[in-house]
Amino acid sequence: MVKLAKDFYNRPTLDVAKDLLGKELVHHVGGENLVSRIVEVEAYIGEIDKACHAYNNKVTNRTKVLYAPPGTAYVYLIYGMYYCFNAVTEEEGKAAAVLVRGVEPLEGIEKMVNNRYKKGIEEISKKQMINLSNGPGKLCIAMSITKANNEMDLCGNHLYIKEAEENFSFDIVETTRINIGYAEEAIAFPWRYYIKDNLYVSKK
DNA sequence: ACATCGATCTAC
DNA sequence: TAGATCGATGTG
Repeated sequence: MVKLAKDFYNRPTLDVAKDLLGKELVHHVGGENLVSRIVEVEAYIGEIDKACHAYNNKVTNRTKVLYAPPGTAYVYLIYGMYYCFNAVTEEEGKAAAVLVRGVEPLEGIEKMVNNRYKKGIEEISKKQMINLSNGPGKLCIAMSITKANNEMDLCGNHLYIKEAEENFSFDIVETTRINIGYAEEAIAFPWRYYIKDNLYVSKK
């Protein structure tokens, strides 16, 4: 098992975003590992990006974690109901992060299904299996990621990202980000990346 | 204090 | 396609 170290996150955010595709997100919770493959991400860079919560070097209670050392978790509440999970990137003091928007379940699937549907794996449809984690809010429910994980060190033992156990190749699609209609010129930035043809991508 | 608004999801 | 739902944020 090769856990991603601080160096991995301490690089240009667009590179980190692309390189996170195919990596495995692990949450050790309740005595078991929930593991999923990252298949869709978006980059947010405070300095130049009106879609970033820390645009214009804004520092608030919510955004201060974006300035934390690389490899820190940024989890925030969206629409009053859902959490979104990000990995903080670049050197400490520079506000940037990668939002994980879609993951493919690998281990602890029974638990993830229960987290989402309060049902067993045999009781759900094929469609529900895909809806398990093909979106930023959905994957947080499946993986039991909440505000309690905010500011957590992703180089620790509880919540982390590791290299894929088996190498496989894939094509990366690069496109614009979702639901940032307020962000003016940043709407056009092609900072969304996903694994081509993967079922757990939130939207084509 | 108070009004506004989401890096979303589900159900109608 | 509309509605849920509420913390974070900005304004007065």
